[in-house]
Amino acid sequence: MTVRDDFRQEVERRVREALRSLGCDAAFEVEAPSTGVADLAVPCFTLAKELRKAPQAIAEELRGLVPCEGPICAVESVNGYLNFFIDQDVLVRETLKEICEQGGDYGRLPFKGVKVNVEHTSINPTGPIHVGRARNPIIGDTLARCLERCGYEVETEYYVNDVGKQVVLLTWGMGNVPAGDALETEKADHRLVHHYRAANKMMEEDEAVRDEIAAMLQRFEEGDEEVISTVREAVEVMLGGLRQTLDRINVSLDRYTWESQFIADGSAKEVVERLKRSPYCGEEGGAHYLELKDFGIHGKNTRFTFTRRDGTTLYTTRDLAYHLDKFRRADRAVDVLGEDQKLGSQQLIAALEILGCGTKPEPMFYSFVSLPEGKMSTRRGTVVHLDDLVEEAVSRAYEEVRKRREDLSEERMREIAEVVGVGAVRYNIARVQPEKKMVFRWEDAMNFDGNSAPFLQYSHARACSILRKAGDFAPAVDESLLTDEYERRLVAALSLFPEVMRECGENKRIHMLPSYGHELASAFNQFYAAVPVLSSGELRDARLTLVDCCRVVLRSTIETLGLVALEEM
RNA sequence: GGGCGCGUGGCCUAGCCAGGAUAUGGCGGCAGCCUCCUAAGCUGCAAGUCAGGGGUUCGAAUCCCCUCGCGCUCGCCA
Repeated sequence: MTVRDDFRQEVERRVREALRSLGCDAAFEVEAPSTGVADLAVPCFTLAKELRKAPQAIAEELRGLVPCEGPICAVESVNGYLNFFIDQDVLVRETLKEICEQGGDYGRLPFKGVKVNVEHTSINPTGPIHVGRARNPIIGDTLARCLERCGYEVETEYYVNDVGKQVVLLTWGMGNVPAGDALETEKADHRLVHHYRAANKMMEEDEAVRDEIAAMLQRFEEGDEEVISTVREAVEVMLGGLRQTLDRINVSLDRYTWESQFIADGSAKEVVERLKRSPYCGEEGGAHYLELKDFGIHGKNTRFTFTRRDGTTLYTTRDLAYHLDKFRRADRAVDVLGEDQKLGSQQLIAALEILGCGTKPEPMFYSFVSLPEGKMSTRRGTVVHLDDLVEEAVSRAYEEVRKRREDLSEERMREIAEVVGVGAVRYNIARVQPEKKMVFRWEDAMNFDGNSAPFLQYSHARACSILRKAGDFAPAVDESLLTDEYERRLVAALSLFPEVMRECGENKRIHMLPSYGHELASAFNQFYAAVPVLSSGELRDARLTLVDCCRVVLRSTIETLGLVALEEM
């Protein structure tokens, strides 16, 4: 329970009591005014009917009935609103005390004992990750970090597609097409995509190749172990390249689950058998489908086909087996998916219901990234690879560091540039709501000013710098020594952290975190510019304590975003 | 055509789920600030039909309906 929670409860209790004394039991809202005219407010308009009085009069009357006690230091009546102000001394004292005691655990919720599986990335292993798909690992990884801070036991997972025509084609290409202009030194994913593209082209142009691939696919479907393991090996190599990219942006998955597993262990077939017994099942020419028009699926085709004519399973059938498997391992399953998966996900959920699965996956969709000139297209070669974006961001960050820090060693400058460049890229993706479409622009993607990762990292480095110069000091929480308006505003920002964290994790709204980080860093930078710390005499220890608390919360914010909190930059 | 999502100053974006007071920030623009803890910073100014229309309500960026624009989707592909 934070000071702010306590304050809100107190406001609710006092208003309820005041209303009761007027013989009114009506419900009321407690809201945080957007304009900052108060810390909390109760609009009295809804009470007007019940009390048969003007809202203004009600607010006036309630004001006289609510005592200023505990965390409530003032109550005002303005335009039909009952405005409440939190006692600044209490806020400063309790917030800083909590941060000093809990350190990096400030804002962390107690362990819930609930397992959440977060499936993210799951990119088809046929080529390097491009910036459109990059939303997936960044959203997924950030969400996982938020959930973890909210007390969940989190496992992240990549569902590897090693089944089907695309990966067969890749495998065929690796065995039958020369690498062409691919360099041995290239990352595996960039090297292998040459084979994939060449194989694609050959298949389109050459009927013999088409037949060869069809035969290979046929053998795969029949469970030919040699083909299956060759494909798996090819995908492993590709995946190695993808993992390097993910590592670089500080994303690591706890688990990789292979799609072929659900064919091999018979669980996909079992799903087929169970679905065939469902009353929603139909058949056409040997292919089986579910009729899902009773499950909220609209459109001209409400059929969801789960076997081919020859009885083999389809992607979504395997995905069903996969989700049943996930629910054996976790209490909740979050799927981070591109918006093109919306219908598929809906069908999946309906089919799981038909299978009697009591828990539903929680899909989280993100919209696609386009280029100013239109859609990204592998075919037209207009994709921007995440590797290139990161490389470019890091090299720009390096120029920035070199410009201002001639004193640092080359190695240190490289380290800082890496962390700043990667951070900028992650931040600029994490800061926008997943469902909003993004247009990729280099200058936005690598933004280092204002609402950006470097802004947060810089504030953190500044705090560290002050603390470094201060040396040893006696930490002291003394609200009577922190009365400057910049100090108070900074503490107010710090006190918001727990509820922001809750919002990010519990409601899966991770884009609130960058926005909060900017608010906190901004409050710190304003404080930094206006309030001296090291030369502040008897206020020094109190201010150093505040700076240290700020350092702690900035760091938690930065790290929950999957970025690195630098001590200098 | 049906379904789903999005539309907020020149550009990007918060607020929408749980309607409430003068709509949040950033970029860019203009004008200032380093004899003081890192100027990747700070201060100020200009800039808005919250896509358009209707409805519900004491009150709508927020809820409902219609229209327009954009994206995704409607495979025995994955």
